[in-house]
Amino acid sequence: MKDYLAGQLQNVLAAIDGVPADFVVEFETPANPDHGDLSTNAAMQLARHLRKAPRAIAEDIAARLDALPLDRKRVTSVDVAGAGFINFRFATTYLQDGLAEVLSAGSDFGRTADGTGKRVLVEYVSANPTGPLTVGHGRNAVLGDTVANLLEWTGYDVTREYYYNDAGLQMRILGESVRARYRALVNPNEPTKEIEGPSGDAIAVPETFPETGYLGGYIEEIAEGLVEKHGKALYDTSEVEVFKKAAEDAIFPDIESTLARLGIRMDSHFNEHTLYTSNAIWQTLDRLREKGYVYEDDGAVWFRTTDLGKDKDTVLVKSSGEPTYRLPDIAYHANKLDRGFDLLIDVFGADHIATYPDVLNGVKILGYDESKIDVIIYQFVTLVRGGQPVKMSTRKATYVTLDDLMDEVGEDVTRFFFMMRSPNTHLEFDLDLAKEASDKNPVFYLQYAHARICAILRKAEETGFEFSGNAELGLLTHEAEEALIKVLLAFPDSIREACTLKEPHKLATYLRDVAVAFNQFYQHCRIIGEERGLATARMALATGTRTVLANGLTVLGLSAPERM
RNA sequence: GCGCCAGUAGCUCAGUUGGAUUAGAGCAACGGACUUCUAAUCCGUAGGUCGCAGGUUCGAAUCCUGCCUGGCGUACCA
Repeated sequence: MKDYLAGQLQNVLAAIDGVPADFVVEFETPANPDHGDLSTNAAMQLARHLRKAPRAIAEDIAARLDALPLDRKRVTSVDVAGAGFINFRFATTYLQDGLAEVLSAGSDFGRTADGTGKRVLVEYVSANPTGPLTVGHGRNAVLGDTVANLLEWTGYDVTREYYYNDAGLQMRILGESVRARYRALVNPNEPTKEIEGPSGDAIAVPETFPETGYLGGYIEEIAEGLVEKHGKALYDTSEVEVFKKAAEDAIFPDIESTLARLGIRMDSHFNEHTLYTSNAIWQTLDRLREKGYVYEDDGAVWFRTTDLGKDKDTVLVKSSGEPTYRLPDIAYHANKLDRGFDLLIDVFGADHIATYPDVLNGVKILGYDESKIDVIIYQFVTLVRGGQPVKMSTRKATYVTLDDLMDEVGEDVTRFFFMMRSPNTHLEFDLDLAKEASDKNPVFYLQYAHARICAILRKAEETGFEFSGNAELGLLTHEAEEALIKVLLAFPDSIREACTLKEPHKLATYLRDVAVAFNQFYQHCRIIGEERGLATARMALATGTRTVLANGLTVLGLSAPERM
């Protein structure tokens, strides 16, 4: 509809002197339904160029549109209102045709072709295997996965990638933590020492335990596994590798199964380590050096980020010879672009806000188009229990794992809560609210509407009404029926908007509107008991609503239950 | 100090990228609606100086400037 009206408006505007050639007509759906179904402020935008009152321009345009004339099967009225808005009202035949399209498209309704032929890589989760996924990772995982879904629905060829590093400092500390626990297990007389515990208190650990070691119970479980397998044979092993490997082998499958519970499956895993074995890291550094952005000082290698608008230069390689994570990050993004993706999406927590520009600058200097990289930054999650925030740290084991959370509130609720808010606001995850399987919990509202429609259709069929696909949709003239159809027809645009903005919560908000419109319709319009034609038409409308809800829930990664 | 995000009803948040005499939902509060397809629903009442102060224009919760408050960052940690 927008396309049709935009075309007609362009025709009209072309005949008016003084309209800039590159003028783009914008439409919006008025908040107040009295103002029509679609509206444009073109006249106001043009007032400056034409040096005329917006209202007069609007009158002129409206008259010319009427004279075309517009297709009465699509648009029933064109009005000028307010300061110069031009409002359009859809014809009922247009709505009926639209509903027919919803029904014929079925489980594909909502898909668009915007991204056809383009490959996009979405990188998310990317937690190093140092422990189970926590609530903190949950928002990242769900945001990334939902954006990936949105991209698929808008036609992109999507690859989901998990980037991790099993070679760095944290993994070494992890391995040392396991070794210390192992030594204590096989030697009852292993000496102990005290380090700072989760709440600042002193706790006893084996003497070889790292000062900043990992305190989670899973470390001991891994150590127990090593005892079963090797007995005491590893007691004097100074190499940390075997312990690290054991930890990784134990932790990664857990991470995968946690993600699987959330409905997340990665297409590929990228190990940072391969950037070292392929020498990509040092090649990247050389290329940056050739461009003149690298210098050495104090034994370290620096990235001249002050030339790029930052107030400090950045270390790329420490004086120990080890790169900081920035250098592999730049090499990794270059690698992704080398793989031929048209678009890269990164999902980062707010703590990366200051560092990702270095990566963008790095790939730009290397000669890549950094506008192909889109970074989603989300603010942190506060878990609230009993009105109190819960502080978390993986290392200190004062975390709530994603599995714990799902055990407590369920997978659908977990997923929904992580994406129901705008990524750039702090997310307050209220456990007490999430746990309630009641009307307080917004995810149930959507699922209930879907289950309710299924129940109605089941019942209607049992009662002898049949909906084969041929309904006389012209009978749907009730205000609540038309309002519902209008909402349904907005679904593809809603997906599109959520996708381009990378803000999945917009779709969640939209689906609530669908459920509201349906419940209002249902309040006024019955199906069973109505005359056969009308009942069949309403079954068609209910079916279309079920389609939109089911498709929407699918995009969000939620189940669409048939009974509740 | 500097950078980024946020500040909207008692609470949690939307607000269509500057639009329409009246800023919206949910929860919480109060009052209504089931002999009829799922009441996990619907309808109504009450609740606001859109953090504060200026500015930009036909028009500002939205853009600009300056303050205030909270979060995150500002590492040869990831």
